[in-house]
Amino acid sequence: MTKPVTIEDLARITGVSPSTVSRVLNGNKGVAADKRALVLEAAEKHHYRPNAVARGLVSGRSMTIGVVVQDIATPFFANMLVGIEQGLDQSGYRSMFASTLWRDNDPNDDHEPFHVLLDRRVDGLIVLAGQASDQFLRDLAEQIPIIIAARKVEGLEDRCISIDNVEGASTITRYLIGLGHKRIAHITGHRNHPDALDRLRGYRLALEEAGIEYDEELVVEGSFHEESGLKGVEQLLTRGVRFSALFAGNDQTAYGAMLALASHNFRIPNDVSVVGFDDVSLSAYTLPPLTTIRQPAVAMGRAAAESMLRLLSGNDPEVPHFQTELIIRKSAAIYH
Amino acid sequence: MTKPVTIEDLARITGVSPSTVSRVLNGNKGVAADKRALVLEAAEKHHYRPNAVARGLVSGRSMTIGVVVQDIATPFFANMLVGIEQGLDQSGYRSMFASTLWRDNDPNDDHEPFHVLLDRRVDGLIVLAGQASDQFLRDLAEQIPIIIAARKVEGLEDRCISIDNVEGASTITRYLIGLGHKRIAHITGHRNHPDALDRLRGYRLALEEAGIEYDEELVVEGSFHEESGLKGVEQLLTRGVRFSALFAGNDQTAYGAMLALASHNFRIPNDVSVVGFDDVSLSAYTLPPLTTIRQPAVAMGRAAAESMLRLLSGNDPEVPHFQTELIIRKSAAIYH
DNA sequence: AATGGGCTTGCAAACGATTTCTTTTTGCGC
DNA sequence: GCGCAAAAAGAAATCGTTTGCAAGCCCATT
Repeated sequence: MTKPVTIEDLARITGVSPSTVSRVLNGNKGVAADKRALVLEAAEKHHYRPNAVARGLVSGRSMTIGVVVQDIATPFFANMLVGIEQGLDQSGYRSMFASTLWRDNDPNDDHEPFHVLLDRRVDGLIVLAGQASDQFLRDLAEQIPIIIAARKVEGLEDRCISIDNVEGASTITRYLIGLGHKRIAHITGHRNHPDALDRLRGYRLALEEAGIEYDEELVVEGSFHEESGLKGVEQLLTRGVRFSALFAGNDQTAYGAMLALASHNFRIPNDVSVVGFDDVSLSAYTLPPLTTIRQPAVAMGRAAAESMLRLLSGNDPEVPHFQTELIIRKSAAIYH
Repeated sequence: MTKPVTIEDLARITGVSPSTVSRVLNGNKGVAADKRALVLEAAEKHHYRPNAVARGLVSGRSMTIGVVVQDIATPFFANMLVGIEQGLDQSGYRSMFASTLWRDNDPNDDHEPFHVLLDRRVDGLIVLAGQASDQFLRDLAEQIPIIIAARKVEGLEDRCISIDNVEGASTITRYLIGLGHKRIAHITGHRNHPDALDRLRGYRLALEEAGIEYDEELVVEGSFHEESGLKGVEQLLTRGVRFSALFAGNDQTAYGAMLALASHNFRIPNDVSVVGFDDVSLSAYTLPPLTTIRQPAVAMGRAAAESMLRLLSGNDPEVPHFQTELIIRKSAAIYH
């Protein structure tokens, strides 16, 4: 493990002072051309790379922005991360992720990932959804530039990038109704998940508009994971309720639901229509391809990064507004 | 943006020297009980958090280990990342990811993510697959503790965590043969991707064992992505070759392939059997659920992290060996 | 009473950069 | 050839910690 070469080493080698080396390396003017060349050559030759830690200590900027995410393995979040990396590219900033680890036993303090990042003196924080309280996030915003994605926090509206979940849900429910469906089941996300709540609200809104009575027998609680779609359908089936269409809380839930439906010999979409929410990239490849609401994850991630950069350069974050879009594929059909 | 409280602040507040504060905070012995209590109380009261940057500079350890990954959004890699986070949990170490950004135009130097991490003085490096050259990785290993996952590097065998791709591929091909299939198509990964090469080798090996002649008309090049499975099948179909089974280079390729097959009215597995490789979590939820080879991504990620911790504490990394496992679901059936 | 050995504690030197302040050198006009 | 401003280069302070070293104190031993 060879020690990295320092600015001091370069100074010794070239016979100038560390200050001069630093000036050359930072492109500062006021250095004679010959010494500049000398230093540059030595740096090149010895593969000098500035120590970001030392640099960070004196400048107070780590050139890294922290990202708090609940679950990297969820396609939707993974795509947002990709977007963030894209948005940061070429900016000199880099992202560092910290996730809320689901060590189930341990009554884990869910501020831990924030502290990990804060301790490392990240220059800004991007928070993806998550279950930290609004108040906590507001307090955080006093200490450090913050952008929140896929979530809305009261009092921090100008820092939040999110879509309108009730609008998306009502749109897709309306689409189902337009196809002639009247008995539409819904598998939600967790009871107290804000997105889940909004989507349920959108579902009810569309029903109401169409004069269809809300039947709570048709809705079951899920968790936004595949297996909750599977269980949801089983539950619906054992309840014995009839339904011709199913609005799954998100795409993953829809996958599980489709599997359960198929294993009970329902054909999709002939016997029952299934729709999701998110438009994860895989949804174009399911059998049948899933009709869903697109939430532009990559673009949102990129926007979050760009807003952060603006914030860091002292400007207004100018968070853009994202629209959801109905993506019609093959999993929903006319009711007959 | 209030300035964080420093050790110096605590020293001033409590009336002791910074050294003493430091000693208390680090649990060093040789500090009088009363001062210890005093300092602790003040630290608590003012929410003191040590500056990891400063600490890193003097100690030479950043307590973060860098992870280089090509694409976070690939389910397989995402799961490995989850495993890494799990393995690092409670160790005090934290991971920082850097991915090779696919800015397509730019002739991007693919050592960039390594430098980003190295500059920030990570204490170790975990490399997930990737296209950096073996030689580059060997050189790197001289400078910094390194663990390589999902890849084999000559000369660094004791640092590599990977599965035997040829064994997995031959196992699943043998399974197909055992079901009576003789004309088995294969959609590979990129031409020069080592895993793709090994899987192709395993496929040919099983064929040879069974006395089935290798027919290059039956294999097309893919890219390990969904859409390459789709295109692969189209290609096979326009070639007009007959096949009763298809071994997709990985699960994602299989998804695309199944979609293409279905849209040409082939029933899976009745008309053609499809199998994949990886056993990504979604594969249990496709229609039909995918028969595949399991590569234990999360466990491998965790193992990588654990080996890294061992390495950092001066021990032998003891990289474990992982076995692939044939997961039989519903996408392959007996040939008739 | 003087010596010595534990304990505590503080001072000061790192760590590797950046940056302010000084000093030295250079160039130019007269 | 002198003086003076401007340019170039070096010295030193700084960022927030950790840590080796020395100093101080108290008490016991002889």
